[in-house]
Amino acid sequence: MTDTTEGTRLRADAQRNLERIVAAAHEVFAEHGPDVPMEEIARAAGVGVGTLYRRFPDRESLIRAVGINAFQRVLDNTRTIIRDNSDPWRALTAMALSTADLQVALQLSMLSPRARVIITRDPETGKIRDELMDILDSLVDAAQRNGSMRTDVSSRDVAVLLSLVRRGLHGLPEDLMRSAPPRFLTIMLDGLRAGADTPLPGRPVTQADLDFLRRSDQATG
Amino acid sequence: MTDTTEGTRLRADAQRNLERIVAAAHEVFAEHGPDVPMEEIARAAGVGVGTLYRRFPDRESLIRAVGINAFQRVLDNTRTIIRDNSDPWRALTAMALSTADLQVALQLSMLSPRARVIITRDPETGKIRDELMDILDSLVDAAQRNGSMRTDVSSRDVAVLLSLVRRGLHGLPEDLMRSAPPRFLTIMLDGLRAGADTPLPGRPVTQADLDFLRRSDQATG
DNA sequence: AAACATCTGGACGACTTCCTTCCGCTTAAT
DNA sequence: ATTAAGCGGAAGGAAGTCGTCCAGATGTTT
Repeated sequence: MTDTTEGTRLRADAQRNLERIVAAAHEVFAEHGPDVPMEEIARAAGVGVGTLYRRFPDRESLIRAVGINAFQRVLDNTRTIIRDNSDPWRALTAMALSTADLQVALQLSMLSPRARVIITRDPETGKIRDELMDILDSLVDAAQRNGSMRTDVSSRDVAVLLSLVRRGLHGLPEDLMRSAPPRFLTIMLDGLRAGADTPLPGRPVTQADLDFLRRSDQATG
Repeated sequence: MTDTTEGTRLRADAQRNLERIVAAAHEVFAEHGPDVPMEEIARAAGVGVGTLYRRFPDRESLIRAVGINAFQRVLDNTRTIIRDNSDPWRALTAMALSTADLQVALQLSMLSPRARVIITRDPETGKIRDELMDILDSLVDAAQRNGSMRTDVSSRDVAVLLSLVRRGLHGLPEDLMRSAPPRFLTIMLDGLRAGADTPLPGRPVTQADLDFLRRSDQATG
């Protein structure tokens, strides 16, 4: 999926482990965010920490690898969804309710300030993210123009709202933690539909807000 | 406000500091949750850690003190709101959009598994929480019966949703962090109103879900 | 105003958690 | 069979947090 852009070819078992690591990190990041101990990721991947560090010298490179992967998959998936749904609102809904990849992408690009800095700075990931944002823009715009979506929200509002609701609660019964996100997402989407729109306070979220990096974080570069 | 149920009377300065500490913890908990370093709380209160520990021998007792305070104030405030708004939906809205105390109450009782265990176990806080839940129940029930609220959600769904949306994002521009919660809350409330209700997947959240404590947490008692 | 008890701040040692390296052993590749 | 790459996980180290302790400050009482 992601062939690390290195010149040398990996030994078969090493390649296998590399993929396992990325897959494991993907899952663990989705649930607990990008700040989980490296050892936990290694355990989930069924390898030792040493192996993990051999492939990814630091957490940042792992986050980049997982991030680019997740974003690319979300992008592909979104394009498919759009191809299959001519109605922008339906497409938006389907996208919002789609699964793990989106969860990871949101975790990394919105929920964790730390990862956000890394993702935002990485040109390759940034490019994919921008494409995705453009698509989201046009979906929201189309939905608003055909009257299926309230017009007082920005596409960034939607992204933030998605992140908030998707994040979920921890320490609750297993079955709930699985069934809750689509349930609450659906309620939230109803709130975004055109209809009985209560005037919104505050201002829409902008791209500049999402690109905003606190000074303290910028120091780490 | 909260006179600590101790027999001995505190020295004037000590009493002042005690109140400062609770107030500071209240604020810090609201923004960063109940797991912030004790020293940060002390700093916010303008006292040394020693003073903090003198009043609250451990974090748990501080959480209880802040929790009971916040819950009581939310309860009082809610009763006032109900007195002033005969329409249940308006009351619900006003309550959801109310300020800092609710934020803390949600942080402690829903967002932090750790604090949830403490709050849930404490009989005194538990009692207030239950009263509050009863009120929420009747509000939701009334709103659903008079047709202003969708009928496929439980009052616990509402509580969870509130928590999720209120939590907000970190590391974004100051003004946004302040204006975002009411904005998103409003969208969410629109999603809860009766009208174009999309069928909800999953199951409603129950009180049992909220009382659920993971085994690992129960060990700490 | 003196004597006393209470309170205060914050330095400090204990502890925990997580990071990262390192190296003897294993395993794929040729 | 040989060799180089890869592996696991123990162990050293850095960072952060906890909670105690005590010399000095401050309020209280007589």
